[in-house]
Amino acid sequence: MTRGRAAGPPLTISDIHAVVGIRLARHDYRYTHSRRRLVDVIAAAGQPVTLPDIVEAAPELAQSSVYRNLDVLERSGVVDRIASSGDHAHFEFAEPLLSHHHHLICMDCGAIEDVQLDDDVEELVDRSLAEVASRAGFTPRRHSLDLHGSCADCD
Amino acid sequence: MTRGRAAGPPLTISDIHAVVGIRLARHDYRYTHSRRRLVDVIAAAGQPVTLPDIVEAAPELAQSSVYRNLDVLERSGVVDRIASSGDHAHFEFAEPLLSHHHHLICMDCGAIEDVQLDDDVEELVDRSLAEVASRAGFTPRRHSLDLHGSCADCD
DNA sequence: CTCAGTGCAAAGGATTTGCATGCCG
DNA sequence: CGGCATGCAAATCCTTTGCACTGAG
Repeated sequence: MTRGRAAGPPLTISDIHAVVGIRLARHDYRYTHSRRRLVDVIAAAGQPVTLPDIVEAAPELAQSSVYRNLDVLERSGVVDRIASSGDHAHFEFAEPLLSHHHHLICMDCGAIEDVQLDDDVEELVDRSLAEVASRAGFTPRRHSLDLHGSCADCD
Repeated sequence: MTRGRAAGPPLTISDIHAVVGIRLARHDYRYTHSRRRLVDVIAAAGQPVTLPDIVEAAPELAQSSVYRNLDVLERSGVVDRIASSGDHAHFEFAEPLLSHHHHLICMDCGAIEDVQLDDDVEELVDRSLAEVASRAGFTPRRHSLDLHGSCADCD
């Protein structure tokens, strides 16, 4: 399993638009104004965002179109949906737009923060998971490793 | 962070009821007939269950009461809710009623299977997570490590 | 021109809640 | 007895969808 984008200088917003454009085209989707705007908002946030976050940052975007375009972006491999129990789902760029990372999920306020682990930990986890997966006849696609607890604000 | 219940003989249904009773009492909840029945169903399943699974196995339980009681059991630390993107949430016993484990989540059919990892992997992961958590002022409660992919049936 | 994309409003579906009744302690 | 627990139905809330219109290629 790959480690996503190698650590290095963060992608510029132009880089991001370029990659997104390619991925959308590959799936026969157009890179429209609304979709660019949506990508801008996600990039500006720098952390996983919810739908309310997005429409607050860009009120000119219709809620239904945002949901539809998040779906398009997800199908195109541009964003990942992070399922949170209960309220709104969170969305963030998928690898390799974002390097491989994990989440600190606050059980009180629902905030989600990105964190990275050492490569040797990731490798060990991947090997371990690959082993149990093959034992179960399961084809691994990606793993998620989240820490649930209380964030600095809620503690 | 603890590893949950040490590996060993599985708890009997009586053990489970005893533990659940204690935990409910500790939170000033009663261990009623409906709640026992609900615990029986979860125990019998042996894998994470959804609300439809539960009411199918025990049609005499009212859907709303099952939701309410799952909430009570969750607050009491008896069950964990596993958020799956999209459809129904899955529920299973929390530690230490179930030993520490992780999930193989099928992205096609939504099925969730429990798996265990080697202790040395768990320890390394815990240490790593504890480190990034403290760096972020985050108080860890528990971690989840899930593998997303295609199960044997859907592949 | 043509078809994907958009906006609005309404539908869908999982989960929650109000309220009257039942049952545990 | 007194209050928590239950059942039914209606309400909520996030998300999806139908449909007519707009805009990109």
